[in-house]
Amino acid sequence: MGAHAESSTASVPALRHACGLCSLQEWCWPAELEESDLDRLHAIVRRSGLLPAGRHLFRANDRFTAIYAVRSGCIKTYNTDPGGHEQVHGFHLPGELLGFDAVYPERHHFNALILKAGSVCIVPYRDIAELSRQFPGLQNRILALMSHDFSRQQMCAEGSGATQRIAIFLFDVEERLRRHYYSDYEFDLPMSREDIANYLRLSPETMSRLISKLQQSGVIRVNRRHIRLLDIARLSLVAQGAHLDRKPVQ
Amino acid sequence: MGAHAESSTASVPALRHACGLCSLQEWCWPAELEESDLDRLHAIVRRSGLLPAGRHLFRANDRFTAIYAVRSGCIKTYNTDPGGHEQVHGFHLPGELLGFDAVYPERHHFNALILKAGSVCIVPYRDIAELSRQFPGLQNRILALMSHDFSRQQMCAEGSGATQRIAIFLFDVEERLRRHYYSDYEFDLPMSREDIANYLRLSPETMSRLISKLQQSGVIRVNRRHIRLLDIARLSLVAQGAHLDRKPVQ
DNA sequence: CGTTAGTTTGACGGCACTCAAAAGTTGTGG
DNA sequence: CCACAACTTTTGAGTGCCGTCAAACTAACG
Repeated sequence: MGAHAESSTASVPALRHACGLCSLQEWCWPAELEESDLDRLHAIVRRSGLLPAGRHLFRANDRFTAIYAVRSGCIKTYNTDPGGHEQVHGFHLPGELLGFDAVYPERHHFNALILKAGSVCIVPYRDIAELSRQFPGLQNRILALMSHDFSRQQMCAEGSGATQRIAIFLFDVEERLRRHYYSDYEFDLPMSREDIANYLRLSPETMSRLISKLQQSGVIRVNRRHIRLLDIARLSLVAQGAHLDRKPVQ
Repeated sequence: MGAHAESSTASVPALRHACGLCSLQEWCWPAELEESDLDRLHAIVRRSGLLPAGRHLFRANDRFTAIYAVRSGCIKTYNTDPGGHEQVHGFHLPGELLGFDAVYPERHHFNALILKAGSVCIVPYRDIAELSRQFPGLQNRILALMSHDFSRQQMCAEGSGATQRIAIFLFDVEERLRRHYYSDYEFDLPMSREDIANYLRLSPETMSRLISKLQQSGVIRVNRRHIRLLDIARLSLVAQGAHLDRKPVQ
């Protein structure tokens, strides 16, 4: 589990770029992976170039061929029901994976749209499946990652009230961004209000109203997409279902 | 359902009973599995005796050791938040698996309570993980099952209105029961109204009211837990978000 | 500077929750 | 078999949250 990437020989710089030096490495493929496993990983992982905002990484019903790891930027997954209404399924931030849901039936269930330009790692499924048979650590890791995704993605469902869901969402995004950008409870949302509202199953109007209310209560500070969590304790209470009182200081 | 031998210590023909003759076999471990894979599977799968209603199969935070396959009865998974409020996560019917969510971090996230007496197959995780390394078909199957579970479990979130969610739920349960009990759109719900309401994030009162309304509209017929779907077309519309008009025939 | 998309604010209405109580069902013991 | 208790389900009345409709306001971009 050491930081074997940082101090060893630089004689094969090209390979090291793939995963060894990757700032996300410890998150994507941490812990149990041996040095030898990582070398094999290098051979199958490919890096995309810069993907501009507005482009689709894949679309619903596309054939499933690879897992993607977000390196930078932000990707939203969504699909459109027969009635044409769009439903946002989730947001994928740097260090997070997407595509596992499509292992069965080998077709993607969602559209994946680049919200904020960035790049991804592409991990061909056949290769990683084959490789995982040879390296037990890797197999465990894949199962664990799937299981982890599985558990986390249903977060948006939690919370009975709109304000509570928003508070949970803010904490969630802060925590996920904190891993790669030092934040100190201050960060920029990579997605629009509309997308957040859709994800949380709220109308954009309600979303806007409640964000304003949170600010008026002195719990957060908002400027466009820039968020600052001011009163963690109180926001935490809200996230647990508490009601929001008036501003404590005037 | 299959009348299988209870003993797991019997000789070869008895072993075949474990999965080979199981009526659930094609659902649990279908398709790609070779005959030889199945033989190995026999060796590690264990069958529970009859589990009475009210008993827990496992509890939240229990160490994760095995996947369970429901053979008969019904199991609900739920957890209780700090405030003591119970949240139902899902219902597991014959032929369905549970436990995959706990692969990481090797602890169960939910309580699993037997709602209706029945039995399960117990598949030790270590063994199946080890075995899957030797049999690619089995590994694919496990990943596919996890992925499938992953996709289906978020059904309850779908649907914006209460009536819509109920309609979706009814279709879902009907479809899942149909696999093992010939139903013709008629079946018994294995869980209480309260559990359904909780699962769908409704109050029991709202649940009751809307079930009554569906019956008054002639879309379904209800007697306690016995449900009959009368007007599939109209219920299907409701499940897609349509509004419910008055009873068409008087 | 004009256009456009995104966000905010206001007014209003309906759906679903809460509180409350009746009706029905199940289980237990006399 | 009946009585009684405990629980589940149903029904009713009132309220509040959140969605819809509509309009003003604010960046962002050419």
